[in-house]
Amino acid sequence: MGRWPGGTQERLQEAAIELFTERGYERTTVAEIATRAGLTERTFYNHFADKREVLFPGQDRFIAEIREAVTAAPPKQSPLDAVLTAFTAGSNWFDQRRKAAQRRRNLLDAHAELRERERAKAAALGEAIACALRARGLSDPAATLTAAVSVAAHQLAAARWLADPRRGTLGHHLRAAFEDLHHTARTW
Amino acid sequence: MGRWPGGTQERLQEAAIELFTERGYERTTVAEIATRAGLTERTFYNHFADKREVLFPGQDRFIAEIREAVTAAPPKQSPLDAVLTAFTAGSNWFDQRRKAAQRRRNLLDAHAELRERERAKAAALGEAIACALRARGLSDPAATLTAAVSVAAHQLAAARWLADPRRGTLGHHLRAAFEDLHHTARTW
DNA sequence: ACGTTGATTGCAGAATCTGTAATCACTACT
DNA sequence: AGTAGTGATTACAGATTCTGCAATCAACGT
Repeated sequence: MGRWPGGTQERLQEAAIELFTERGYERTTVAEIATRAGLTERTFYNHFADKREVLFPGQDRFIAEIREAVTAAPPKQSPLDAVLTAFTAGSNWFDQRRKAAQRRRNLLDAHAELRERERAKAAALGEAIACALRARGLSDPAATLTAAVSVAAHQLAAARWLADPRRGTLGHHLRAAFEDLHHTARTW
Repeated sequence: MGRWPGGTQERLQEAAIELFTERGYERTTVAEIATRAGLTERTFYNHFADKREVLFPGQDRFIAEIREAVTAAPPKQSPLDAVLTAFTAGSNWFDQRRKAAQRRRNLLDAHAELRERERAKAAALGEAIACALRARGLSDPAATLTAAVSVAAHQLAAARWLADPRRGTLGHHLRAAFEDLHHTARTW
């Protein structure tokens, strides 16, 4: 570890969220983010592949964890239940960061360029889930379709979780969304 | 119409596909595309919002047509059938462009940056379908979930259509994919 | 002939992102 | 203490993407 004050990535993320909120995403330069964090533009790119990535910290690790959790779920569970338990397993982490998640969502909603990245991440999550489901023995096209609806249900649950005035847990909304999914699927 | 040779966008697209295939997406500059098309870099940006968009011609119109077709489908049809008929309606257009679609797919598969844009387009299609389904009276979350699985089924059908050695029509693969969807949904 | 229209072009410039090498602060070893 | 090694940060140059603005060009109508 160097002598520089730790938490470099966190400071860059914090600075980025502040500036994006103040002036908007396009009107903020990477150099400005770095300066507010007490660093240089080049250092920013040492930590994030591009300007958008600063708003998706730990996303790749999250995807990897979901993949492993789906793979490791009890073999007796149905594919959909395996995904639900995988989602629910780490949902506390989000419950403790509701406010930060809300600010992040406002930024994503305000800038199409950021939503594009979010959608790419969602698609990557779907592919990872499909891969894990196949590892459980599920065959295509069931794996692909199940993964797709799972991601859709997750997004639905996340949206309701953020909009919920009663502050229900993400786990609660996940279970509700998957219940809705079962109900809707019966109409197909 | 100006005096310049027509088909400017088509020429730019053709040049872009050629160069992307020859040298790869990243190693091709917009200036090179424009030069091969007999135009200038600035003209490229008069026709396409950014470098990626050149590979997604008419995508916005396609989405708009699907939205209208879903909205206009017979009210007696189930939501899923409405989407299927909307997809099938214009599928001949793709059947006549199989080879071009194949080259395009190879490019998308080879470059993550392009897949990201494709995923954004798919998400936009899903939102448009969800909107159309709500206009048909379907309520959330059914509209959102149905739209998501529809897009997934469409992608599945498109993938099989391109991989099919027997050259079945896209319409055939669409019906098969939606049939798989019905089957899979029963296991949820 | 003349003005209008729409597409194309030239040019300047900001911003993103990369490659390369140097610098810095700390650690470990002698 | 002194010295080499390590990893993070920095400086700098440069290619590329994308935008704004004004000028040019070729048709078309009157």
